Amino acid sequence: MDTPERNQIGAPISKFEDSPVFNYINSLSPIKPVQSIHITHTFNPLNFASLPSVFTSPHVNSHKDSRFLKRYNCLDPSKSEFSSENGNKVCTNEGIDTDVAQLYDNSAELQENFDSGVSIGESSVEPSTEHSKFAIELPGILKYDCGSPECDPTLHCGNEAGCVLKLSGKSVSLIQYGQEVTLNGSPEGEVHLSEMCRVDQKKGVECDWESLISDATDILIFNSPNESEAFKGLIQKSMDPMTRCCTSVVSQLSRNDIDNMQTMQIVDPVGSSEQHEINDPSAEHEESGELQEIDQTQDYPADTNLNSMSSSMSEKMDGEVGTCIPYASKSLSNLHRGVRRRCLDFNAAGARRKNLGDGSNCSSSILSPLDEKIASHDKQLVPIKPSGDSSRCMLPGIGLHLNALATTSKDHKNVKLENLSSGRQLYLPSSTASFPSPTDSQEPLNKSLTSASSERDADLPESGVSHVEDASQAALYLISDDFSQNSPKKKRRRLEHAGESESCKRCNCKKSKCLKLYCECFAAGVYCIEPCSCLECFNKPIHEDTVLATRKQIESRNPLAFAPKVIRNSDSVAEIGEESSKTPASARHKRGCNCKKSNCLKKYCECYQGGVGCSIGCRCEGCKNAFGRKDGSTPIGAEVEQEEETEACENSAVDKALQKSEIQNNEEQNPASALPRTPLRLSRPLVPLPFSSHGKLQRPFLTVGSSSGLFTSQKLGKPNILRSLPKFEKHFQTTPEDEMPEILRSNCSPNTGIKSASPNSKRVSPPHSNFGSSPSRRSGRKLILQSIPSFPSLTPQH
DNA sequence: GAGTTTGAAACT
DNA sequence: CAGTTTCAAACTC
Repeated sequence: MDTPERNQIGAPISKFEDSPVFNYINSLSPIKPVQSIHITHTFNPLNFASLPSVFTSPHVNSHKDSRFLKRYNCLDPSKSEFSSENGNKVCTNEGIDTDVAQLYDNSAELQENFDSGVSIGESSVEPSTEHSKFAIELPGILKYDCGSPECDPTLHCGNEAGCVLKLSGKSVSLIQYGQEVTLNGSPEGEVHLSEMCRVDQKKGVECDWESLISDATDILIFNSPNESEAFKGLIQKSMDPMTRCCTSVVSQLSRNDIDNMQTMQIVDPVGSSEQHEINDPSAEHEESGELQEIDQTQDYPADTNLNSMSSSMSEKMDGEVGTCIPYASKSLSNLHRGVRRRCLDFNAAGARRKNLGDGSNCSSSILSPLDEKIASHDKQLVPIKPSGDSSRCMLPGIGLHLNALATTSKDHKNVKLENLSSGRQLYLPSSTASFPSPTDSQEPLNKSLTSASSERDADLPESGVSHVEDASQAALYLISDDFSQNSPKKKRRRLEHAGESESCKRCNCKKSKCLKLYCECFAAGVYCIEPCSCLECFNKPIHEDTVLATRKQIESRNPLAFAPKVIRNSDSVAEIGEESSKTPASARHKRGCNCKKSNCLKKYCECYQGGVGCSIGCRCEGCKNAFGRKDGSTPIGAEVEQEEETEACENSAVDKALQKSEIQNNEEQNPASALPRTPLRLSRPLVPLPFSSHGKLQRPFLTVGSSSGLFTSQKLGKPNILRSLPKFEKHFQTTPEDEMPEILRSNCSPNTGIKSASPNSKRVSPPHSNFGSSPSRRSGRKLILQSIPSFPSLTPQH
């Protein structure tokens, strides 16, 4: 993992130590700073190097490896120890290597020390990959100074690439996996980035720790404006100087709408990009005034799929926790700062809020042994559908599961909104998103900010926001449901939806051992947890090796196997103008359905289940998909009709599904994997699982094969493809965290070329002109997505 | 909760 | 690539 290169990258620490801030911190923290050691940085040169490799080689493996390394580094015990021991760690960090998470931790520690009133658990401190994943790009394109120590600590915003933060000559960039970012509302993140850059410039000063930290903190902390606000409140409460600094910074950011930024991408000169996942501290429970928990990011092994990414996306909900655990949990476990959540349970969340403490929900997520310890402490609800979610954890679902993540991401987002409105703050996986998404994060888990291109940035922000909103809304629905609805059925439905979202999948496998795609958990890239009724389950952290091996095997067969199933079209620019009218649904199923008897009106239909209309790619018979028929006859109206028809609950479910689908789509978009669509999203969901998604959501997609394939295609043909296939591009961009990363990485290899389709020959649903999304709802998103396509630049994603 | 239906995933 | 089998979710009762 560690390569000499890494060290090279690392900037000298001495400056940091000398800085007044550093000294101050030292004085504050009981823990004495340990000298900077070569820290396995979140950003390893190696990783960067890997990226190029990715481009070069079509193999996902390479990509995976690189990714794995990155995460591994993040998780690297040495690091973790370091951080734990020394709050100042951040200061000492080698330039690029510095983890935002560490910074965050430091700040958190400080807060804890000074402000007893505010309890900030490590969990809270832990970076949530989904929400705030930052990738550092050191592309030559970028202005980025290679971090000479002397370099001014200013952020440089590359047009295409993103912004690079320089600290003491070191550039610390937080960049989400492109996928993840996209899933989670990357758009916002991008915007924030730009703003952040501005802020830094204003400061224009030598990079100070404070500024750096504050910036990092902000970035980490805030996925959404809401979050930022919550965070502010927390900070304000604390008397700690550090906090103050952060607060000031935050205020600035907020003014600039920077709060939304979730991720920053840094492009490394080499062209390789790495991603850091950071758990955002949740500002939840403003009421209590406590920072409850920070969702942990999901790290997927290189192998992890977008879905897993999205699923991995962690989100915060009122301090409650439904957790989704990505397969990468082991590596993450090392970090253990945050608790991973296998899934988000909205119900659980609601229960917790209610203080009911239902265990039924995903609350008991499977955690890696290490994580489990923490898990008890905080459980997050990770709505992963989605993958979509996702939000992702993505919600951006992101993913995660990428598929699931993608959907979840939306939900998560929604939750946030509700919380905010209610005064509570929920952290949803930007999933992606989920995304999880999840982002999921989600969803979500989760949109990929990967694209460094300015276009993307511009677009993404919007899209990201929209996602966030959607997710938040969904979450709100969920929550409200919890409160308002008591009937078991409704709960069940809610749970189901949430589960669909990715993060909280529950399976009932009897023969597959949860090692086949039959298993929703496995397919979503999450471990099975208590709520699962599976028998002889091997989809557990204990069997991680087996799980990973199986995943690889499946991916080898079908690179897109773990990619989000639903990809959103609406985004594509072209779509808006052209296709929107044509295609009923905003998103489309990756492969299309093959329904014979259900008329695509039941959840047997994956398209319907994903809340998307059928497309040309579908082989269904007698399609009556309410979200859009294969022939395109029932576009927008269909959705509305369904919603109206369905019961309130169902309606909410449908909306959720739609949102999820949207999220997923976003996540997926990034994933490029599905070219057609292609999570998480990772991602779906990093980026949420996991963009992600993303990925469920779908996070950041780790699936090497799939993602790579899709991805590659994009890369190769990015410009062309984008134009020709706007939808796909969008998907890629927005892909859940999980998906995006993997895809990007894997795909990055130019060689891969455009793989269009799924290896399996399954249709990866290429974007059909028909796909046009329903205009009414998604227009905004579409716009955002459109921008995404442009950004397919090599950098972030690949 | 048990049984049926359905279509994706897996297999040949 | 097509056909068949396996599987588990979705659905029904």
